[in-house]
Order: sequence, then C-alpha cells, then structure tokens
Amino acid sequence: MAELTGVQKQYILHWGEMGTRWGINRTVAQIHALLYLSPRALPAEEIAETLSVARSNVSTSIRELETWGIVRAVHVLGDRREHYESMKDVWEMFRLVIEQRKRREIDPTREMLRRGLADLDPKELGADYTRERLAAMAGFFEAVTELHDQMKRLPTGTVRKLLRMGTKMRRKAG
Amino acid sequence: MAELTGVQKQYILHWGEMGTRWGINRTVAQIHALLYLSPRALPAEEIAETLSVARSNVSTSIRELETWGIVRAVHVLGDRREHYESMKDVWEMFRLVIEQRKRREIDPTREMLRRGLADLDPKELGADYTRERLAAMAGFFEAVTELHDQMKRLPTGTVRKLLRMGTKMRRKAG
DNA sequence: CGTTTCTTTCAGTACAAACTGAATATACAG
DNA sequence: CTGTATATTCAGTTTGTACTGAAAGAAACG
Repeated sequence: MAELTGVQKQYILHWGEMGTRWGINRTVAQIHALLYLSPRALPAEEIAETLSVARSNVSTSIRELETWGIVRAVHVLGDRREHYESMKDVWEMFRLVIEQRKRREIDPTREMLRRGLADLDPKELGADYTRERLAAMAGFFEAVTELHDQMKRLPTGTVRKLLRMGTKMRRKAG
Repeated sequence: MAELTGVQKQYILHWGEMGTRWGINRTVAQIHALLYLSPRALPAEEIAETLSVARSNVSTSIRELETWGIVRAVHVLGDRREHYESMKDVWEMFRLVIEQRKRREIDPTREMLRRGLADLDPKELGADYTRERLAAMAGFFEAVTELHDQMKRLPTGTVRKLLRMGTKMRRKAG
C-alpha cells in the first residue's frame, strides 16, 4: 500500500466524505478506508504518509477506530512498531458501529424522553399535548431499540430471510 | 409556545445535540423539535425569539426542513406571515429523512463502488485484493438498498410483525 | 403604485472541531 | 542504565460550518 491506485484513492476520498456527513471525522474514516483496502497491516507512519496527515492525527484517529473495535494493532516480526489492520467482515463492522452509536445516541435519547414524561407537571401550560408528543416519539425509539435487539440476536443470513418474508407480506397486503 | 417549559427546553436542546452527531445542523434540529412540540403552527419570528437565533437563520433552516418534507408552511386567517408546522407522525418523519439520506448518501456510495469495480485495471498492483474488498462492500450496500426498498413498501404495522417473526426465527435457530 | 410587512440572500464574523508539531511519555535494545 | 525508536498528549493554529445583520426582494395592503 505504498502508492495508491486511482480506484483506491477514490474509495478513500469518498469514504472520508461520507464519514463527515454521518458525524464521523474525515481522517478517521479515511484511515479506516485505507486499512480496509490494505492486504497487510500498516504502521502509523505509513498511514500518515499515504494520507498526508500528521503522525499525531493518525494516532488519535486509530485510537477511535480501536474503541469501536473495527481496527486493531498487530505485531510484525522484526518490527517494533505497531501495525494496524481493519476488520474485513463488512456486516460485522457496521453491526459494531451501529451497536455503539445506539448506545451513545439512541439510548440517551430514550432516557431523556422517559425522564421528560416523568417530569411533566400536569399543571404546566400545554402539558397534555407535550405528553402526547413525547409519548409518540418515545414509542418510536422503543421500537427502534426492539428492532436493534432482534437484529443483534438473529443468526447470520436471517436478515435476508426476513427480507424475503417482507416481500411476501407486501404481496398479500396488496 | 410563547415560553418554554423545562421539559420542552430539555427536548429541544437534546434534539439539537443529536442532530449535530448525525450531520444535521443544530438549529435545524432545534427548530424541528420546537415545531414538533408545538400544538399550533409558528411564525418564523416567534421561532427566532424562542430559540434566540437570528431571523435569517430560521429562514434558512426552515427551508431545509421543508425540502425534507417534514415541515410545511400554513396560513392563518388574519395574519400575513407564514406559519410553520411539523409533521406529527414520527414513523413517517423518519421514513422521509431516511429515504432522502439514502438517496443522497447511500446511492452515490453504491455508484462509486460499482464504478470502482468497473474501472479496476487487473494489471495494477493488488487489483485482486482491491476487487475483493470493493465487492464485499458493494454487496453490503446492495443489501441495505434491498432492505430499504422492502421497508418502504411494507404496509403500516408490518415492521412490528416482522419483529415478532424475527423472535420466532431466533428461538428456532438457537 | 407607493407603502408596509414579511422573507430571502449574502458578505462578513464567530465558533467549534480538526489538525499540526513540539514536547512528553513509553518501550525496547544494547 | 543509556540511548534510540515509537507512541501519545497538548497548546496553539487552521479550517470549515454555522450564524448574524444589513440589504435586497416579494408579497400583500390601501
């Protein structure tokens, strides 16, 4: 992965761009893209050179990817440096990211809604309407959580089975 | 909605914060939260005052919410100003947002992957490995698209049925 | 039409997040 | 231990996005 080919460059740039749109640091996303495409683990310095970013930036970004569990350090014989490699199983990678974003973002939102409903003083202005809206939103988040839990537990390949079932149910329903 | 209650404030602030984490402008998210909680349509000026942001900022943000189709302008008798109201159906709101983010982000990524696979020169360094990685990622995005199409067409309430099915399949499988 | 009310646009500014490079810490070899 | 290679931290800087206020543009009114 000393030099990038055109296709690789495209992929890395696009991935970085996508990252920013989903609240993920551009460099973090680019490093992940680079490692994902690399057939071997890469040392931080090589990553920095390839992407033209500071060595320290790579260090921070790698650490974030590690906390997500989609990149890990491996050791190479006769080299003191850490080498980093990306998980290659795409489904598993997204599952990990989704699981953690749920924990960091969905769960606190659910909690906020629950607390809001509890804290609502029936005497305050428009309490009934506010309760109604909060409850509707809370219901949605409960369902999303349920969906996530299901997915998490489904054996591999079952998602596709469910997709087919969805088709059948849709046909029946008209 | 002249003055905000504590619970309403909490909701609006939290929603704004969530927005930023998902690549959605804080003010846009806050305005949406405010309108979602409001039992009546609000004129831009009132929104600006309530959230302490510039009138022009509200204008821009409202326009974005309108392009997503989750906020619309309505007219109030005896008032020349536009009043804005949010859609109240939570599922439908998220469906709209997801559909459009898919169009703006997932579809172009799918396209990039397809083009990458087509452009890959078999003679360039590591072409086989790159192809393998791109293909794996492309497969994932195809599946996501399929999933999205299914969901889009499912009659209301079917998602919940699928959830229950998932439970059964999981029990059988393990 | 001219006036008033409301909305949008836009150039400039403010702010938050990302990034750098130097300093510091850690790990290893001799 | 000492010296060297590598990794991390952090203060300061850069960059990009969000935001403001003034000005221009529309729309309704008399």
